[in-house]
Amino acid sequence: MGRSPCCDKVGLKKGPWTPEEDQKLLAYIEEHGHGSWRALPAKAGLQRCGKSCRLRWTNYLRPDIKRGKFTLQEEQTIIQLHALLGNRWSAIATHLPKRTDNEIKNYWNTHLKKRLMKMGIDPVTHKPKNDALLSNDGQSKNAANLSHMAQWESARLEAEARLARQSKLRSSSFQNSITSQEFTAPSPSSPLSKPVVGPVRCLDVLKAWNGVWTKPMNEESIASASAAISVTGLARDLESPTSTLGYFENPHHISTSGIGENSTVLYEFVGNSSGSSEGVIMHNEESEEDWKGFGNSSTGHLPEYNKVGINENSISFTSGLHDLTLPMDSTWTAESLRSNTEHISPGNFVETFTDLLLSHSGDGDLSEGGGTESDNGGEGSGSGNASENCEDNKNYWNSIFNLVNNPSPSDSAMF
DNA sequence: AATCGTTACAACCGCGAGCCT
DNA sequence: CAGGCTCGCGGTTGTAACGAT
Repeated sequence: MGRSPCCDKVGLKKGPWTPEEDQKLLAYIEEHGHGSWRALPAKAGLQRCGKSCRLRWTNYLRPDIKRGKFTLQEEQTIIQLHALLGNRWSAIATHLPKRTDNEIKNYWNTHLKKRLMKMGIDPVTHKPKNDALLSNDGQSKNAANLSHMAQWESARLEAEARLARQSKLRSSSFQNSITSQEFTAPSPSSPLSKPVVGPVRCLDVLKAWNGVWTKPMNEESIASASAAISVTGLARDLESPTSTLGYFENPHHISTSGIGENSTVLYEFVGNSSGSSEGVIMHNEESEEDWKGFGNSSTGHLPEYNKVGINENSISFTSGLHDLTLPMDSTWTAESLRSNTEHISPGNFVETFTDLLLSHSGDGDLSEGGGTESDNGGEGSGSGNASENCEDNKNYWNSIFNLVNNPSPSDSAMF
């Protein structure tokens, strides 16, 4: 609602921080935590507004910030996440440990964006610029679906952030009991203050994108009364957000259990042990409110995959926009997924998603150096225009990642 | 050495969401 | 429920550092 006066107040200093100011701010937060940012400057003896103090702390003084050059892997992650999430720097930052959203934003604007533009790629759409001339064919549909995926992931991140805040609130009393010398005093919503318990989590779509199919599906798990499925193939035990190596070794299985200590978004099958189930609800382990809120997210038009049906022979995902039916084989293999999604319209979200997954199932060198341009031979070679469009799409993304990963002398001329 | 242009990054600004009273 | 307050986010600006001429 109303805006705070903040820096409008006269007599408050602006501009670069001096070492003395930094020291004051550090000393105060070390001892008391930041508490109310608005009240902090007066207490700390600073002639700054609270907002300025918060920014200085979160973007510069916080001890858990990694500074310096971005690694190739970080760059790749930023590009991929930006393709999925757009300018949602805070969301991107949650997947880059010890990097601030501001730093990532700056790095994007000064480095990565320019690189993409020099490569003839629109940094906004992540598509070749001349691609804009294409009509409403499969590619544009794929792009739309990609955006769709992004919206899903965005919504999930929002829910995670909310969950983190709630967890933070719940644990605040516990934290207060900890010695005041503890040098954390994090902002409740600062990326690094989020409950990073255990391995840093990877963006689900990103993982899946890189070919993460983690766990064979079996009837037992499906038929269980409360089986939960992570639609995006979430792998909870991944060490690094961008560590995809190794998952390519087993690229042909879809994850059926996204349940982990930090998992937040689950599809829960409320069926009986016979395996028959209808009207399965989307379920969030925290509360359904988060899901309900998705429809009101900033993007405003999230899909509603609100039905998952199961019977003995198949499992189906249904939304207002997309439908997918998969056989209830012992496993969902790349082959079965492909064959069972071919009948779906080219604009189908899941097909695109699957295609992306499958397209990388054989070239697991995307995330690490040494990769070669994938020709997606063998089972990846589909037929028809839709397949060609998908192929172009894959090649485009591969080219981005390979260029970023392998800035060979010839490539570097483009940068 | 001086000037100008470019780059990189810290910091600011304004908006909107959510919380509190 | 309404309105005020706080905070976080994303866009933008300011400026120091660097490089080219």
